[in-house]
Amino acid sequence: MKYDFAAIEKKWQANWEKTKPYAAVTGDTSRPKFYGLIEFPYPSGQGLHVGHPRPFTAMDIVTRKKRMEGYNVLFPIGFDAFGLPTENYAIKNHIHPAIVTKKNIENFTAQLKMLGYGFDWDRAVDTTDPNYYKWTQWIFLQLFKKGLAYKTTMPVNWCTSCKCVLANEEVVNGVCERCGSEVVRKEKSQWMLKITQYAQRLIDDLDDLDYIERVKIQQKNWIGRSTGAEVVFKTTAGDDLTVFTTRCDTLFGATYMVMAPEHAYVKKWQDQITNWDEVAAYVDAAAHKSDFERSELSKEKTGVEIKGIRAINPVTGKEIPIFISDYVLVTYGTGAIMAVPAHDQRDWEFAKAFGCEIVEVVKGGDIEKEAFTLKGDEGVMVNSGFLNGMTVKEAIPATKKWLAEQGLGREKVNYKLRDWVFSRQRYWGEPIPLVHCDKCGWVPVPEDQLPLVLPQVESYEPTDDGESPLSKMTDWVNTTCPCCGGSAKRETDTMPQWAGSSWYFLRYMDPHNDKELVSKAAEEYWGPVDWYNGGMEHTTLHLLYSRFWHKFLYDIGVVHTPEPYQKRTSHGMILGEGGEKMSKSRGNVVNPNDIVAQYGADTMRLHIMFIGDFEKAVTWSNEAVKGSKRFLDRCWNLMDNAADDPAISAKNESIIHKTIKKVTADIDDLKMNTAIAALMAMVNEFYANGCTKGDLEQLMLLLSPFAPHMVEEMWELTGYAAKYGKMAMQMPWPTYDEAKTVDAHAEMAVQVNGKLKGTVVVPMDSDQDTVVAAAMELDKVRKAAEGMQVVKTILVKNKLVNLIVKPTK
RNA sequence: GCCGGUGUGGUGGAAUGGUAGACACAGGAGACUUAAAAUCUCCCGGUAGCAAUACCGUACCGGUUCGAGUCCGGUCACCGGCACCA
Repeated sequence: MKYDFAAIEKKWQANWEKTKPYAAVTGDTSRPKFYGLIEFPYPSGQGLHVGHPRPFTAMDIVTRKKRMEGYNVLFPIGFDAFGLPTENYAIKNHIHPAIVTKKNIENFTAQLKMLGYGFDWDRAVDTTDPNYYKWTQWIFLQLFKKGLAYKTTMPVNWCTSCKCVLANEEVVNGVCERCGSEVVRKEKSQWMLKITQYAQRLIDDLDDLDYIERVKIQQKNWIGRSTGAEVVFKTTAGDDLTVFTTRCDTLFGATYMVMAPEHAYVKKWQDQITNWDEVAAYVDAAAHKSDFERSELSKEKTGVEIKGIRAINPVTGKEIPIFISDYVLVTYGTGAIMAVPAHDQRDWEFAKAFGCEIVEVVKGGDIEKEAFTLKGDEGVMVNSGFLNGMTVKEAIPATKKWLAEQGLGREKVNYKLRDWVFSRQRYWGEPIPLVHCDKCGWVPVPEDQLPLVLPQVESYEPTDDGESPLSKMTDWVNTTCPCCGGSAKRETDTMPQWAGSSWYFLRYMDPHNDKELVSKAAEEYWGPVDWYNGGMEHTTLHLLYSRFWHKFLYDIGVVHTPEPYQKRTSHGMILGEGGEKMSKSRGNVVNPNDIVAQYGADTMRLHIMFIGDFEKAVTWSNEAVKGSKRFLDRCWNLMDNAADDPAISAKNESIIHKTIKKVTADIDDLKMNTAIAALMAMVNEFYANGCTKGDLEQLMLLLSPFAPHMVEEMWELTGYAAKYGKMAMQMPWPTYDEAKTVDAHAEMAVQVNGKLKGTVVVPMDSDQDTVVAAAMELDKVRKAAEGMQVVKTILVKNKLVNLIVKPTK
């Protein structure tokens, strides 16, 4: 009988649709729970990309195995459907984004079902569903009420094409991450979320999590904690100028100061600055540059000295000049620095350009050539008064102590992380549920009025002044203040796409609850997510944002753990033929539909797992898919040849137990490629040795998570479905007997002086004498040892013997 | 520049410090077939050799070790992330 994958897959998908074997049971305490999560897709118009099935299939395999191991598994799916591509498509084609979204979700759903994933479809969520975003809005209101959401005017990244404010994270190399257009700076009033208040906890709590190391490192780098000191400099203007430095030991070398052009003192000191015109011109020029232009490293340092005002170095007592320059960022530290040109390369370059004094305070470099930036403890302090002779390592605390005693500074920790720009001037997002009243200020929409539904508009285009399309809907905008009843206006900005995805994993636990975001019982049962797999591209954005929201929900008692995800793994990208990123323009995009049509979903699943190391990027090859199909055919064809014996055959017992062990361990490590290789090797043995139905039973169980459709059909055809009254996927996961994974004999390598001379087969656990005796039987060994004496023998049990020989004297 | 990662046959890739190249793809030979496809069996890193065999071989240079793809030091190349963060 031929393996008719199309008919088989159709049959079993219909069966699962009806019998719901993947339904998670909230509150079942008879079994341990397991919550496996994949990043829910953005339902784009292009449909599923070949990149999607990689993480989905891997987690599907993990959760299928967990079910067979007796876990109550939650493996949900949903759609992260707000966002720009849909909105842009809607604008272009004059279709409402909700209709586009509905169509795309239907398409994605069909494709995901086609691949046979064991999702609990009854729990599917859609971030654009008012019943869902009601709770996104609710969380925002709680943040607002706790003072973690605030509105501020700030220079923002402005995409000239999308006409939209972008988060720092959405700007890549100075252009918009989505559309590639130029990003410039623009002053705008924005809603912000105080993620910085959680910076330290976001670092500290990583310690107890089972995240792959590179994710932890990348998150820590992104948060960018650095320890240093704030130092107060007196100025002739009367105001103290405070700076942040990690190198307070170099204070004696601070020969000038620099403020960011946006520093508040620039304006404040206007009357005392004698070259105001020059200063104002520089400030104005800086304001118009995009962040990208400002941060181009290759460019020369620019700046202007603020004449008429000087600062006083607190340790030397010397008056030093103050400059403004755009190499100092207003958003980090205090927006001003003390410049130590001898020991900071940027300061050195600036000092060379502006003729500032360069004073060496740490011995060891050649400050004529470049700054000596050593941070270790070898450097010795010079020209530094009471610090002279100390190492850098000693000088830092000594300086801090001195500053504290003098009241001129204190230890300080700074983070690179900035607050999260939370508003978007777009239509297709969650409305921000706030109302502005002239009397009461910003007032939350009462919670019983949530969801604040996104109104229908005529046009989705942002207005020319960059306001949201909602701002044109005066009927909607004009409302009454929930507080005083007076006239008021609604906030017209919407939330960024990151909002809905920051908490979706909680909604899966209790998706139809219309009273709460998630019930206490459901959250306590399912939380936290046991294993979350996703792309490295979400490490610093989505992952950090959702950890922040979860910590906040923990603080207000909505969830019972401080962290949302216990374990995080990450998959590599799938590259097109030729090793290039898949893209429409390159024409190397692979559509999973085509592969499924030609080879079937089980082959697609198997192949995408077999293709290479899950964590690394791999190149897709249409040619190689055949190998995976061939393997499934070989498994299928075993049904014709298997001896009608329900027992595991003696010939195959050892390989079966070894394979169970290997596949069990490999799935837990996401080493699907070697798990499949082991299954292939076992099937090759079955062909060589012949096999029984008992052997085949074990193969079917092991293969079930990888190729669920084919296995259920085989399970039925071989009579096991009738025998056990269960599908293969509902059977217990096979177990192995350690003793049976061990062979009676070992093939050992024989080396002479470390060179391989051959192999010998000896009984398992043979002692040295036995192995050496067997080794000496080999011609090549005898030849190599001729006229030699064995001075040392190294024996690695069951693996290798190495004879160290020397010429006999 | 900083942080992470990677470098192995024609190709994708395997190898707790212990037989490098498992498992596949492509290629070659054979069986079956009128034929092709499919299937089954065997071969398949390089050089020399009829062969047995010998030597070389995991980016490059060096080290540790009885033994290194694996550990250590240095170099080069590529990929990802961050980037004037004081």
